Amino acid sequence: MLELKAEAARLLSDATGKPVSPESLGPAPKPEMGFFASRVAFELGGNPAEKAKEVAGKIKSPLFTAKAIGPYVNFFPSEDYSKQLVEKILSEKNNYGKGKQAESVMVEYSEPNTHKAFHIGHLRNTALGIALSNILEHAGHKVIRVNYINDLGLHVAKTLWALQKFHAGEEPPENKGKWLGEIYAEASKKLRENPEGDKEVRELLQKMDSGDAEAIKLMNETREWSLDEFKKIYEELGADFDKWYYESDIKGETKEIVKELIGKGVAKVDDGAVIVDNSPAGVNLLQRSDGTTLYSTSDLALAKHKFGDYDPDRSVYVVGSEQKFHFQMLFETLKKWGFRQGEKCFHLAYELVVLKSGKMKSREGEVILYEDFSKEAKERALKEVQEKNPDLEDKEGVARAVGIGAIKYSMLKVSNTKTIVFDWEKSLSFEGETAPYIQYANVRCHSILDKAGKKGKPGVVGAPELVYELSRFDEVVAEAAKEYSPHVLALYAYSLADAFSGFYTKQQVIGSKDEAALLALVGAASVVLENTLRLLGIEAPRRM
RNA sequence: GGGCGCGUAGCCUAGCUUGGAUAGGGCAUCGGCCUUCUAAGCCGAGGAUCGGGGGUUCGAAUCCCUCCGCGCCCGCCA
Repeated sequence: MLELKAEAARLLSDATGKPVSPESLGPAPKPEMGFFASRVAFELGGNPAEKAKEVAGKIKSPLFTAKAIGPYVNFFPSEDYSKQLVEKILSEKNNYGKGKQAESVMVEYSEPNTHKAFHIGHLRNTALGIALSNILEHAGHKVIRVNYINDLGLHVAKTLWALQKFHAGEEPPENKGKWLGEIYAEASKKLRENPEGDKEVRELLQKMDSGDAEAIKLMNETREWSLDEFKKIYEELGADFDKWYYESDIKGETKEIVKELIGKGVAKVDDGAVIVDNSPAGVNLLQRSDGTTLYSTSDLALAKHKFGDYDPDRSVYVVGSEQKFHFQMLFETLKKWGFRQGEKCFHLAYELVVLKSGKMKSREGEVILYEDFSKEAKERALKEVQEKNPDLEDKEGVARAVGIGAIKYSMLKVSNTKTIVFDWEKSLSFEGETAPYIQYANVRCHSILDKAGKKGKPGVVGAPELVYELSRFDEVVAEAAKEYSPHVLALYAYSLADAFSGFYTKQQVIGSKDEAALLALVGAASVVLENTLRLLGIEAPRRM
């Protein structure tokens, strides 16, 4: 589609003498009215309908024909477009729709804290990060995926305090990471009820800071529990990282960085604390008046490492929107510090996942844990699979694909500026605008292809809605990458599946007179459905 | 006080960057469709003061102003 639009924009510019951009070409109300349309006739003065006719008359291209419909100039792909498109899809397969962007882009995402619960908020983050990375890659970029783990600080001390005080000698349950999250909530509760514990927590924190052997040993051991849990979750979610950064590895450098920034005149001492004055936007606090550094300082150290290790052209941070101010300050400071990437940092800010009762609070234990959510999703999916397809092999595997797909998609389909109010039933629905609907469309493709038992041959076919959706995949990927908006691709996946479902019910493939061409079309549909799901990080089972 | 985001049918949501074709979807409700490739599906019906008001424009969900409601943020939390 990008190719068609580029050509159309060029010809429209020539025909009207006005610059017409490919982006200005919007969709027609339906594919039967053309694959896209220009509104340029409105800008030419005089009667738009007559102008549209005039302009359309001047457009000649082997790729499409232009036709005025009212004041619009609509573009209809050439007679054999469907054949060429299907050929292209079938030959390019996984690479179909691949873009020509060529920067290296670092994407930092997920970022859970050790010793705390991994909840559905982290799921939104992780699902976004996976999809965004894949989309950027398909747009042509080289993508470096990194995770940053906060394994230091007060939350760790609190958890270890409660672990020693209330659970000494206990045999940890199987999921030790989850257990730590529960103990963290317990610690917070106990400390609220009984503030004297604060002193002991601070002592422990002090020990951890000063390198007390026993404290460090406990810290490291329990840290692994959380990391083991995260790794299991990442395996299930298909999250991949080229590099894991840990706060414990970089915290030691923060004081040096503060000194360096003061030396360079970027930071200054103010009220005993160290700040970077980013007026008028605000102030970036780097060091408390007691000499300790903050997480914002660690983020500077982290950036130095990331840029040093990979020298990316751009750096994307997938982090909740409540940290917008923090990232604005971080990016300003990085620029002043002299990193070329400072200009090319982007905070992909997404709104939170909240409960009907309000914000989730790890401290209160008021969270939906990823583990519980995913377990419920897989169980419901398994029940569904058993009901609908009792003879299916590997029901567990299919149930996992369907269940995990459903919960990821429920997070991916909404724009990141929207708060998600968590609802079990909605996020675990398998009907309508959901991952299973999309997966099911692909399963139907395979069902036809398997049954036919032979390869199709690309040919001219009807099915304008399906051909339209297949053709605009490249455009959608480019758009999603440009805007850092995975939901654009998620919604496209639904449109494509919807178009296929419509085709499927209307058009018998096997035994029809156009069988070969239709089989090829179905094969192409499956390729694009699978590409889309793959980029979203959702599995595409062949049967379900 | 300042800044950011959100407000579209009973519920959820797309569209807002770049103003234009009857404001798209989904859930729920009601009515149809399995002797042809999997009904996790398809077709149809009802349901929308696009938060309120004002403005710009031939034309506003979209741009500007203003007000209201909700959420988040604004140097010693992360």
